[in-house]
Amino acid sequence: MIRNKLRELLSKKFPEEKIIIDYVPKNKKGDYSTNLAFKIASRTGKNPLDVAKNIVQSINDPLIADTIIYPPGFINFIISKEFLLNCLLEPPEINLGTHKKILIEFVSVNPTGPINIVNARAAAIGNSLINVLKKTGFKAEAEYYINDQGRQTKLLAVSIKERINELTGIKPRIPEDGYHGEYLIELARELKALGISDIEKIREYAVNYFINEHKNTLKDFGVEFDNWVRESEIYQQGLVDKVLKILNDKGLTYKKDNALYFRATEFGDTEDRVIITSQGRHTYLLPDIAYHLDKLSRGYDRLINIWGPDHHGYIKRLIGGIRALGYPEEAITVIIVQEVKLKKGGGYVKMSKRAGTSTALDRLLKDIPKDVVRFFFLMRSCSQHLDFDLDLAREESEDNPVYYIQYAYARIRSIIRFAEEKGLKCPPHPELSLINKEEELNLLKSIVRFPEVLEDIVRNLDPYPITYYLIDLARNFHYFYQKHRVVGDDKELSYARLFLVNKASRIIADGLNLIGVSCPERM
RNA sequence: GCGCCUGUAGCUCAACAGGAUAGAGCAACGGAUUUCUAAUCCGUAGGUUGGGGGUUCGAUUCCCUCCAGGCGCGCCA
Repeated sequence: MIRNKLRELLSKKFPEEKIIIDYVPKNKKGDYSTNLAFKIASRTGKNPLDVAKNIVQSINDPLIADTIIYPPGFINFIISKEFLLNCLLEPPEINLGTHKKILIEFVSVNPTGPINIVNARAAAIGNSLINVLKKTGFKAEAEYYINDQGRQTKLLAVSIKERINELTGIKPRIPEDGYHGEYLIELARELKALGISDIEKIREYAVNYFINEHKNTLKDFGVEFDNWVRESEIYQQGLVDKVLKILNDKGLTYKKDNALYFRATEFGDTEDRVIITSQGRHTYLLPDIAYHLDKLSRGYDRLINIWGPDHHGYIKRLIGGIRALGYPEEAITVIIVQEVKLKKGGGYVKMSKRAGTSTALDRLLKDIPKDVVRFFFLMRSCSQHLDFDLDLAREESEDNPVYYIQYAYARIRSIIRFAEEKGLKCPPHPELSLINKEEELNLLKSIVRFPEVLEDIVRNLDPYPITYYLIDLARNFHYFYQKHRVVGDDKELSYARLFLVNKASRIIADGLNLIGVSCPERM
C-alpha cells in the first residue's frame, strides 16, 4: 500500500508526529500529500514553508519520483512510475487483521414476520463488511440471533390461531399488540391443512417457518450466515440462570415493585433496568446479556453488532451488562444503521411490522434487481438516513452507477475477447514501461488505490466507500477507453495495455464481489 | 424534556483522520462514433455547506448555541 509506505517513511524521520497522508486535489500536482510541515511549524513556531523544505531535503526514497511544495506548506509526492507498475505485477498482500477473529451479528430479525427494508440494509452492510474483513486478513464470521422464546413469538402464535379461526368462519380477535399482517393468513392455511391447533405447536411451526423464509430471502440477496443461534439454546445451556446468579451475587440487582432490577446506572446507563418483571417473566435484556456472554466465551477478539436506529437506547444497558460480568467496554462495538425510508409516488411508504405494512425484502427484490438494491444500500454511510425511491430505482435503472461499473467490466472483457480473436495473448511480463499517457497513468493509480480503500473501510467499519471507489475506477477506465485503443498495430503496447485493463477488470470484479453485486461478462 | 442521527447545487448524495479553487450522478442545454460495446465520452450552467459564535495557520469536518427534520425514550423485542 503506497499510502502506508509513505507514512512509514515519514514516521521513521519524525517518530513523534502523527503522520497523515491525503490524496491531492485534481488541480494540484502530485499523488499524495502530507500536512506534516504545518504540524511541526505550529509546534516550533517556524514558517511552514521552511519546515517543508527541510523535510523534503531529508527524504530520499525510490518510491518518490518528485516532491512539490505548495504554499502555505503542503508537501505533495509524485510516486515513481516504476513503483506503480510494480504494484500491477506484484499486488501487495493486504494484511491488516493478523488473523484476528471477529464476530459480526446482524439482521437477527424476530421470527414473527418478513425481513423489512432496514434489516435488508443491515444485511448488505454486514455481509460486505465481513467480505472486506476477510479480504484484509481477518477471520470474520456472520451470526444471526433468533429470539424464539419471548413474548413476541407467543403473540405471533396467538395471532395465527385467530387467523386459523378466521378460515373456519369465526371472526378473528387478534390482540391489539399482536400481529395483524395479512402475511399470516397463508401460514394459517398451511397449519389448518396440517391440523395443527395447539398454541405451542403453532409457535414452533411458525418460528421455523420464518427462519426458513429469512434464510431463503437472504440467500437470494447474497447474504449467508455462518452461525444461527437461538435464544432457546442460550436458555438450555443454563446461561440465563448463570448471568442472573452472577448479577445477584455481585449485588448488582435489587427488587422494586415486585420486579427485579439490574443496576445499569453503575455502568453508565441513564436508569436501572428491569430484568425480571413483576409477572416473573424475563425481559429481553437478561437473555441478551447471556447470549453475549456466550459469544464472548467462544473466543473472538472482537464482537460487532449491527443494529437498527430504534435500538440505540439499548447499547448502554447491554454493554453495561457485559461490563457487570467483568468484560471491558471495548469487547463489543455496536454499529447503528440508520433507517431507510421508502418513497413511492412522491410520498413515503409507512412501515410497521405488526400492522403488516412493512415492505419486505423479498417483495422489493421482485421489483428491483438485487444488484441495484445492494449497491444503493452501500452508497450511504451507516449513519446516513437513506431515501429509497422505488419509482426512481425502477425508472433510472438504465442510468444506474451499478451498470456504469458493470459496463466497464463487460467492455474490458470484450476487448480481451477481441484481442484473443486477433491472436494476441498477453504475456505474463509485458513491457509496462510503454504505459505513459495521462489516462493510462490515472487508471493505474486508481487500480493501486484499492487496498487503501479497504483499509479505510476496516478502520471505520463502514463499507460504503467501495461504491465510490468503483465508480471512480470505472470512470478512469471509460476515459482511457475513449482516448486510446488497447488492441492496435504496436504489439508491445497492446500487450501492456491489455495487462493494464485486465488488471482493472479484476479489481472491478473483486470490488463488486465484496459487495455482493454480480459482474456480467457481456451487457 | 432527555438521547441518537441528519441538514452541502433544483433532486439524490461525495469530500477519506481538520487541509489546497467544496465534487459526482440525475434533471436542463450544446456537442463527439467509417477502428476493441454510445449502458460511453466532452462542454455549458448550477453553492452564503441551515443561522450565529468559538478553537485553529486553515473548519463542510471539532466545540457551544439556536433553527428545521427523522428515530428512540415500556415490567415489548
